[in-house]
Amino acid sequence: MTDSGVEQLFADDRITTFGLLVEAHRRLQRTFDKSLRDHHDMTGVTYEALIRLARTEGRQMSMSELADQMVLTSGGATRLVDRLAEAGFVERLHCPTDRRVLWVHLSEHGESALAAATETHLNDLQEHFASEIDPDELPVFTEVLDRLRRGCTAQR
Amino acid sequence: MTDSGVEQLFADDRITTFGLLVEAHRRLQRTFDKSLRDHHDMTGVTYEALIRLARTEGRQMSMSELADQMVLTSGGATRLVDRLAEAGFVERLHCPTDRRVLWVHLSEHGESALAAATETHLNDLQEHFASEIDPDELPVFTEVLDRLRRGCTAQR
DNA sequence: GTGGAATACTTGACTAAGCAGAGATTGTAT
DNA sequence: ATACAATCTCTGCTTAGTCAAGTATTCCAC
Repeated sequence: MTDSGVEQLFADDRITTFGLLVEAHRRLQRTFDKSLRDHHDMTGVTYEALIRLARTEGRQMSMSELADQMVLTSGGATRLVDRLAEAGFVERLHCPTDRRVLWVHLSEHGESALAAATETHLNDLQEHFASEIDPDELPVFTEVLDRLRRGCTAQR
Repeated sequence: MTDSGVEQLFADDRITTFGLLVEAHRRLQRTFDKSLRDHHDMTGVTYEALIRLARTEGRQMSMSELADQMVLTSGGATRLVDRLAEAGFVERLHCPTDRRVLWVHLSEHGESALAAATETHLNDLQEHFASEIDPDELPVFTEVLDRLRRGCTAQR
């Protein structure tokens, strides 16, 4: 391959666009993480786990469902839930109909911690995220992300 | 706060949309990571560092510039470059005009490894990323991401 | 030109998460 | 009924990255 060949290869727009996605996500996550740590002694990942539980019917889901939603391995989920349980945010409950399964259930304490953190987080989201997106851009932005998400979920 | 109050708080669309961004990024990164590992013994982070160097004038930048672009702490950058240098992908060069500064310079070996990995990565990008985005959606998608990225870069 | 602040990089100690393999349980085909 | 495969969770080991502190160098105000 010639020199200009590699140049062109490296200059591909698809790489650039994906780079934007990566960088935007990392910077936002870093900003939100710092805020949640400073004000609520909670990481962004903890926050995400809690809100996913809070939004689920019965405020609970299995370990593997949590792992899937959070894009973690089963081992990663085990350790995340260890920390959540240690902090008193969740309890592990045995599933009565399948003894392999553990339900991760959001506790009262977890819910109130989440509510407090959400006040902060919504301010951050407004300031650094929502305010940067025009209302007429939002549908496209959301749909593309959802399509990307589902595309990768399928081929698992 | 009433029960329906927390419900509404937790249901906020801004949380949902940001969740899409997070999940899309994680799933794509996981997919690309696996592919790069399997075929090129290289992580997604390694790939990203190399392509950023390849796209830079002189194929080199300082440690702190790399840290900034990759959204790493200085310590994280030190360790990343340790691994890159270990693999022979880059060399650390002393800056002649400022002795605090080290240039991270893409080696020949790094460039050819990058070229090989890029062939794979572009296929993955096409399959899981680019093909999910309509041409007429692309400008909005790109602009929003870039605005988000710059918004968080500013307030540092 | 000197002293103090700022910048650039590294290091030690720690946290988070992946991988691969193991144990327990359930589903399925015969 | 039994065996084999699949599923669910956990564990030991390893890698990647953070944080805070330390050293070296440069910048700046006087």
